[in-house]
Amino acid sequence: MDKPVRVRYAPSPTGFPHVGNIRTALFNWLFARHTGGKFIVRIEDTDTARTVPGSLEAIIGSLRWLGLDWDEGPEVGGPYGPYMQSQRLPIYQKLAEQLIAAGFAYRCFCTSERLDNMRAAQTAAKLPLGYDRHCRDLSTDERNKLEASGAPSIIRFKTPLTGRTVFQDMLRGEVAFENSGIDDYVLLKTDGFPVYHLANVIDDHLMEISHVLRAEEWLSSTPKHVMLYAALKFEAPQFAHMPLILGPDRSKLSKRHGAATLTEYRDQGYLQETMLNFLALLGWSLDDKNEIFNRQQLIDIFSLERVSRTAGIFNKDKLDWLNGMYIRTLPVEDLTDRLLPFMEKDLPAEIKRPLDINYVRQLVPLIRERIITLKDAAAYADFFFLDQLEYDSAKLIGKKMTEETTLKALKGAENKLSSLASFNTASLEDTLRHLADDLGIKTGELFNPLRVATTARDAAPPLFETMAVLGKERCLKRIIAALTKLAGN
RNA sequence: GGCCCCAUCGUCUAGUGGCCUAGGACACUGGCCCUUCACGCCGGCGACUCGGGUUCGAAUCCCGAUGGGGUCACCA
Repeated sequence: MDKPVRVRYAPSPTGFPHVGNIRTALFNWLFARHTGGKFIVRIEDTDTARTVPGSLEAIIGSLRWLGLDWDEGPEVGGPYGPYMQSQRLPIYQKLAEQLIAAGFAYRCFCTSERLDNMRAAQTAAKLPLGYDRHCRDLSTDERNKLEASGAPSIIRFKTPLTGRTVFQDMLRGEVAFENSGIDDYVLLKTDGFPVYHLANVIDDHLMEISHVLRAEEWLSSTPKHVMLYAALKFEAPQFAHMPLILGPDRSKLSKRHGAATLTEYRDQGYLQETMLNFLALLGWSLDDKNEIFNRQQLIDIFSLERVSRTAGIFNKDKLDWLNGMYIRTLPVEDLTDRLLPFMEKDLPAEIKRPLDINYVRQLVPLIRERIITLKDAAAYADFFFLDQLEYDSAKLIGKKMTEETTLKALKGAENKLSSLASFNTASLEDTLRHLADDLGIKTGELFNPLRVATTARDAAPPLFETMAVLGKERCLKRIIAALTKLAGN
């Protein structure tokens, strides 16, 4: 009874895809993989004026980064191609003509100037906006004359003036629109390119798409599509309109909400696993206790029935938390490999490249629970690499300490450590705890100045581990530098 | 403004008539752990938009209001 599942992601290369866009791609992909159906990518490049260079690459790159593989589409081909609408123009043109012949569409010769004036008048009179159907009832004579004159024309759909158009939405149930509220919308432009509605309906049919899963912003144009399917004698697919993703101001997420594109998140150091998991949770949930899912789990458990109907705000705090979660669970080797390119790029220029991967691997366990993105690492771990640490000498002197006692503490540490044979976490802890005892100060009063001396900061990874990674030579050099700084006061 | 969709903590959500004095997560916050920061652990704050029905019983069903969003291009 049911046709095989074939779903599509049909972006247009008019901008870099933002998270909402990719979320819809993800839901399509999950639905296909869950049901054993096909996932098709089709590029809707019918708006030549708005095409943004590089956006097609960004779309493809985003899908690949997330691991959303497609069965048919650009780069992989398929039996229903071409998958670029700009390469399918004759198909749309032929069917548009066919619609005219069958009485479902008509040629319109109105100039954009006339349309602008018409809209201005409608706005001024507070009338509903829409085409006044000037060319709908042209006499055969008038029409022939205009056609003969070679005046540019477009093709419009002849929307029924009465009646209602009803369809089922898988998430929302029955949705109905009065035809009287629907415009004689454009099917084919002057330049011979189709408008979305025409190309989309034709291709979904020719590519045998079974389910149209798209964002809610399309809900109100669905009756146009339903009428088109009927006029073309095509069977309509099933529709399901996904909830919108809103920016913090509650409006539809867009460029003006800041870093909204997927590539930006990648460049900011969010993990692919994080984004996949997070995007899945944007408008879908399993239950009240599970929310960490890997790719295979998502495929196994995804279902359209559990997609929400309510638009939701993109929760950046939660994204950060999730990314931290994934970073903490990544094996050290894996995390190191992912961190390396970010550190190579972001660490201060004076640090020698390439970085020593073994050294980085040692420090990764020390920073992994302190960073929330891969990009954080460079700023957090720079002291592991720097030759000269920059900090205010006053920072060395702790709350209850004086310059004198601090000097004594650092001097004592230098003494003990220079004669320390094995320089590891355990020996350092043992030595330094005893030193604090001997000096008659609290451990913290010794450790804090040491931390500043060796890391230049007062919030750093655990001291002994850090010093062990830095190594004896570097630590002593830094303690001496701190001593010099204090003496110079 | 017309049309359409939606409505549970600040945010994301669980909940499909009794399991709900409404559960979880993020954020916020108190504490513990502790050499700092972070992680982790324990606790707290915090919501069914309102008004009518239906029902023995409503967050759950119906109606209305209100609120929010989307859409009204030779853009998708």
